[in-house]
Amino acid sequence: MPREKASENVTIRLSLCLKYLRGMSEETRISSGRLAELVGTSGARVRKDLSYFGQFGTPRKGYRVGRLREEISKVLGLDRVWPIALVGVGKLGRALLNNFGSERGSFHIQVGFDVNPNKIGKRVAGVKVYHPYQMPKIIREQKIQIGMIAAPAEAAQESADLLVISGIKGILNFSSTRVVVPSYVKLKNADFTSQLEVITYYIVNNQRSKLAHS
Amino acid sequence: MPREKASENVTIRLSLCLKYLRGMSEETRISSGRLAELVGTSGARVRKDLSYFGQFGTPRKGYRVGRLREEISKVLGLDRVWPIALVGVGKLGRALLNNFGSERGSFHIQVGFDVNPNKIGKRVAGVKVYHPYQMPKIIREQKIQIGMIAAPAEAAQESADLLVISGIKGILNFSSTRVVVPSYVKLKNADFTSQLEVITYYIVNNQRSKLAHS
DNA sequence: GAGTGTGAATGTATTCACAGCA
DNA sequence: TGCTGTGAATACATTCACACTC
Repeated sequence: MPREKASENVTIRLSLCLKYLRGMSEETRISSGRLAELVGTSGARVRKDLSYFGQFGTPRKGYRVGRLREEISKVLGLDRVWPIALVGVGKLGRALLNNFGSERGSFHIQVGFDVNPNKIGKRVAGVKVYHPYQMPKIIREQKIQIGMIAAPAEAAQESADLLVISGIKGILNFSSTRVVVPSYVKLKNADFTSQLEVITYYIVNNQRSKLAHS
Repeated sequence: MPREKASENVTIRLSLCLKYLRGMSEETRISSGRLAELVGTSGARVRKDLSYFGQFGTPRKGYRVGRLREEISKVLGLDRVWPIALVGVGKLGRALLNNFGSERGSFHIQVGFDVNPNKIGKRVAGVKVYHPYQMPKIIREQKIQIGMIAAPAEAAQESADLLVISGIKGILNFSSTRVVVPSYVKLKNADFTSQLEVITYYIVNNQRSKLAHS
């Protein structure tokens, strides 16, 4: 439970720390400085990020890798498997199924939804595809809390609305349109074009980014 | 040319403004407040964002949509087509080809690279696939400035290195690993898992995001 | 002595509020 | 009067620096 509220940036850095910690042996110890080096930030920043959630280190010795891994996992909610609902099983949807279809890691696409009658009732990459009107029922039954929108732009808002009324808590939106959701739903946009536009801006204005990482 | 340096956030908001402006008729005028409403920010923020790059509005009347569209396009470098090199033509790569294979919008995947001998020399979604060792030659010849990494994690750093020595200026990295590049190359990470981890954090700590958008 | 945990200082981004203009 | 453009004020994020612990 955070003492002060931690920003999204904190989350992103911790998630990255975790990624590096996973590649180390349980028993090792690591200092904030060393970890920071891997992640591409400062030791102070790492210590402060962690301090929002507790005191996990021991002076002089650093952090125990195993412990730290556990604690960060708990903070980010990665100490469990999250079933996901995928809306839109086209080319992109299939690529996502490829990534998250099997249950490795904390995320697992559990059902797909698509309006295409050729897909409904079938399995794609092992995942059953339903018509969107079944969303509320299925999502509730299977206690799914996260949705991914991989539908075409025209259908994005509609997909989001359906996910919301199904009781979803978070949405990762891959469509090229922004969608609006109530503030109790956490929304992240993963639109590729927007990300490219940031890159072209930097190229055109040949600014260098402050950090080589990120 | 920015008077002060504008941050990445500015870029992202302008890119979003542009998206909405595209759906309006050239001749219309729009106020910062109205535009802000669509984008999900404040009028003051929009005005300040624009002010980094010039004075495009007229008091009392607002901004001319056509003009504003042009100016933002120029700032973001979207007044041209950017050829892109895709490294890794697997499932994800194909999904990206589907998005950026044809030349609509400002981005167009021009060549693909893959180590799979079955793919080399063939065309996937109309785009020719080469062995990575040909990268420097081809990227230089075709004056490509942006690369996308859709290779598996193990090959991500190697892919980045090759792109860098080929003279690329910006990289969008879809692999699940961070890569390190020199500071004169603009790097954006689009790793799906990281984005999901931010969502789970919010769900677990049921914080609500400040804005419904983003 | 080496490395954590954290208040205080600095730096950056957003918001406020108003002068100036048509 | 309505809306832009922008300095000044505020809020937020990062960095610094040091007291504290093993």
